[in-house]
Amino acid sequence: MSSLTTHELDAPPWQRVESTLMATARLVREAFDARLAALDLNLTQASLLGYVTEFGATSQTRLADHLGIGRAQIGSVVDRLQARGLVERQPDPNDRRVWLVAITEAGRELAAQVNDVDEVLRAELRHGIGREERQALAWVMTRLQQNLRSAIDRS
Amino acid sequence: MSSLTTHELDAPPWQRVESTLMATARLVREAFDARLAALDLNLTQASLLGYVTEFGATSQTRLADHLGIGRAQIGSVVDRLQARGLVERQPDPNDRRVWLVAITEAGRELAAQVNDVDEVLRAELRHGIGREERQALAWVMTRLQQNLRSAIDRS
DNA sequence: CGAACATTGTACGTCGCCATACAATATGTG
DNA sequence: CACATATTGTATGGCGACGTACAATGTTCG
Repeated sequence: MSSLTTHELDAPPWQRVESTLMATARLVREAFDARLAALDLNLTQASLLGYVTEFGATSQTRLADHLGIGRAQIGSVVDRLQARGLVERQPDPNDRRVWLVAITEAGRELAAQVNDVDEVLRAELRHGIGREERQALAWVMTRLQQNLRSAIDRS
Repeated sequence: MSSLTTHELDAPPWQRVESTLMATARLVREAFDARLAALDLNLTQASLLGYVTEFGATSQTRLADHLGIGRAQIGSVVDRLQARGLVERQPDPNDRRVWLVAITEAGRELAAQVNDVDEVLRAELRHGIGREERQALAWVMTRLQQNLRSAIDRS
């Protein structure tokens, strides 16, 4: 598949770094999803699993913020993971509105497999890209994010 | 909006450059969409408009490849732009299966406005990021795309 | 305390995209 | 030419995410 997007003389004036970035993001999701398919997880589910494994029981709103998706969507993600017995909802003793999403034993085992998959994939993705280059990439993107947020606020 | 994603001590092991990239991509779309909302266009529509303005009448399959979305989706995008009189479908004299999507006069005018919006936004996004940094970013992302494609094919 | 206000999780409708299946048409091969 | 195969655009169903509205609960402040 994918004969696309690294082309001849295209790149209209406004299809430049930004659209390269968009295309790359699409591929990131695609690559992770492809590898995680063996575990019957998508990137969002795997992220959630990883998060609660590492940081412990977490409210859905916090999860939403950290994973960068809406509170509504987190609910259904948790629903599915819960249905598979990978996480469980515990009442928060301090706030009866919130569910604390916690990892289960089965979830912990799967999360370990996710970690393996992730490490392998990350290693592949680093191929031919030096450490400083990766750091530079991260730095520029962070800066770009700041600019994007300003631009959005200014709209 | 957006109190999110530039955090304290999070970043689980597998939420690193990749997820920064994903978050940035989301913001790119959000920023462009916010600016283009004044023209009642989203990023995809604007991209299509810009493409046919610059490269002339184009088959839908080519458009799909260049914009990085599926052929099915391109159809509905064209439908809407056509309904607004911004593009038109011309039969291809050489192949009766294909529609050549061409810009209209109204479309050309709107595309010019898109260009203005785009230039302004791009200038804002460049703020604090040097030319070499942008080029480095583009290079690393291109390399990353190659690795991603290999990883996907290998899955 | 009680009344306003804020926050949490959920329900619901919408949007953009994908994957699949399909009819119409082209292209290649015997 | 006839037949298999490929390609184009479309219809359809599904998925993941969003935004809005809401009931339940918490918090603040008179």
